[in-house]
Amino acid sequence: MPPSAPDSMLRTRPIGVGQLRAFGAVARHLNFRAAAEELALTQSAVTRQIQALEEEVGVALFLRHTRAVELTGAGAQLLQAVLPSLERIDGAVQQIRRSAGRKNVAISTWASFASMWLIPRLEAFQSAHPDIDIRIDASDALVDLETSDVDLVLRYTYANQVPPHAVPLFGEQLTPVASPWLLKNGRPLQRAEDLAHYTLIEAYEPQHSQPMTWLTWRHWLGVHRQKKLEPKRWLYFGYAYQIAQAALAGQGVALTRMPLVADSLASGDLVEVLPGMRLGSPMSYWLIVAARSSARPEVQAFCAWLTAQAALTRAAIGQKD
Amino acid sequence: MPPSAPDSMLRTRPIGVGQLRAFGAVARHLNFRAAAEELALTQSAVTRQIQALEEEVGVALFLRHTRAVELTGAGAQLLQAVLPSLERIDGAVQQIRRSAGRKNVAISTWASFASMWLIPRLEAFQSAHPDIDIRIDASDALVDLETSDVDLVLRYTYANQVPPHAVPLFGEQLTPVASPWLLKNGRPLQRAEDLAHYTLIEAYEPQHSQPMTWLTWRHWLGVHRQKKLEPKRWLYFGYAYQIAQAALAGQGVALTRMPLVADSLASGDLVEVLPGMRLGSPMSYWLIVAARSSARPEVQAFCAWLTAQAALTRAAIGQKD
DNA sequence: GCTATTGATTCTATTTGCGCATCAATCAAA
DNA sequence: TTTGATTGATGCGCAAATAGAATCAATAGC
Repeated sequence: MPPSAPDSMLRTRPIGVGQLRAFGAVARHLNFRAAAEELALTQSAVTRQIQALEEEVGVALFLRHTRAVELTGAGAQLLQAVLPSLERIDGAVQQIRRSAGRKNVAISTWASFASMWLIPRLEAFQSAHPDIDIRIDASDALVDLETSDVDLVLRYTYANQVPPHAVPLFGEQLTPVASPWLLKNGRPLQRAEDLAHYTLIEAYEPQHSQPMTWLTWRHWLGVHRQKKLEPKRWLYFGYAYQIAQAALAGQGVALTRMPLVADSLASGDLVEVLPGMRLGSPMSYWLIVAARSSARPEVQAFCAWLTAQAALTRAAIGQKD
Repeated sequence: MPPSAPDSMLRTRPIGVGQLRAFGAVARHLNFRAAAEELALTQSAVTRQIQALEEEVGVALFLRHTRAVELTGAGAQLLQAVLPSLERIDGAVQQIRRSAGRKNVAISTWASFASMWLIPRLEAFQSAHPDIDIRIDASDALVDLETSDVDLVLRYTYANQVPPHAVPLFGEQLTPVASPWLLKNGRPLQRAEDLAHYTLIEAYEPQHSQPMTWLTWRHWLGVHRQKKLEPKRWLYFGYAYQIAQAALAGQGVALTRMPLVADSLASGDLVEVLPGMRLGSPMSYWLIVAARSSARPEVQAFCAWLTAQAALTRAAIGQKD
């Protein structure tokens, strides 16, 4: 007997997994023998699994006709919960099995940073460490480092809201950029007021709870005494990388975050149109390592590489270390 | 040994029985003894469950420190898949257990029909059959009667696309309606061309793949030789019940489906503004009963009541049986 | 260094799960 | 009608997985 059996309240013993597997197989085949074959068992065993399950649930799950099996309503209801759940668990197990032995690093960040900064640099790390697999979860949801399955998180946050043990990557300045082609074929653009002849591109990022006004053209124009300026046209995008794409395509002048466009500026695909008018931002970029992962050599290697890359970016955009 | 053991390919034996439960409990408590207590087992047993699971997966799931247990990356990964899955399964089982013995009928239909026709009538059925629980899945997605958990489906479809064994409820006519208040205080509305002085309300239902032109004012106006008519204003809504609400509020003249507004017409809350100009529709309303459910008395009772209600609606809107 | 806490281990008893053989029900064809 | 084939249920016995009790090992705190 169990050591402490608090069966005083009706303790619903959890369902056995073997039974669920049998149930899933039978429900899919609607045939006990076929299900048994799939499970590498005998028909007898499957019959008893289903019986036990029905016993525990208290309802018939199948209607057995002489040569046909049919789901009951309860059976259909259970099937809807069981099939995807088992698939998900098996999928997770397989993934763990596959990556067993392989070194790997799982990173959580957000879409724009992944596509504009991280992924373009990743190739170099991959070829330097071909034995390390990298997995990137690019989602805008903040993850909990304790219970999620990522090893490190790249966040974009206020300097005074940084979680403990976070490593700074770089700060942020905002600067207007455009494709050189646009500038060559357009009106002169020497002073802030010249922007009135151009299409201005900016982001609305509704996914953030707090409005981030310093990202807006209106804020930039206000600081540079152009509060009333009306551009030729406004162009809005939901994500930072869409802004950059639009600027690269010559669709207008974008107000961009320097760390994210450092590469395009270095290559000349984009140019700062008013280099003297950069604007600071209260946000900066941070790296946080999960405590459980910080001892693993591959995680350390990746972090070292990442901070080195960050230093390069800082240098490229003129931030001092 | 299993009768046919096709272990030739690497047959990853599915994860074992209590192991997942043990894993979930330990991961939640981060403590083997506490987990054992929750599972009504001894600590010894839990230790072995986890060991067996780690053996099968091939990776350590926990880091055991002297008086602390920590998830590894793989452990966190597995946890993310296991916890919600087990919860979902247990939830389904509990729901089945709860409704065991209770008679119940599960209905799938779409939002507008549920709120405008079904739900207002349901009260009567509930009081006549207090022992029968009704569950309504009001979603616009078509469900598969075989594998879903509903007993009957109410569909709105072309007469020539009706699935076998479907029972007709009623056909459909379209008619302009408005609140009597609006007509009393507005311009006279005797002929189709008088609609030019009113706001016209109609639905755009983008969720349907095929355009349903016969639901539009343009179609109705075309049939009644008013192709060029421009109303005072257009008002669009996404759902049929929003149209009806707007009409009830006196915001304009709505082109509505008679079966859905039969109640409002009967009560006088809405009136047909041009009763002679009803328009037919290629769609009609059908009831389909899941084969597995058709024998249950409560399902039969509900179907009988439903078809009787449909007959009343047919009579109210002047459709012959 | 002592003690309390916690997970791992060993040994034994039990439970569980499975296969085999067979039965019962039913449908199809002779 | 009879006979054979198919399908799920059942009785029985064995083997393996599982649980419990006691004990060991490691370590953090005092």
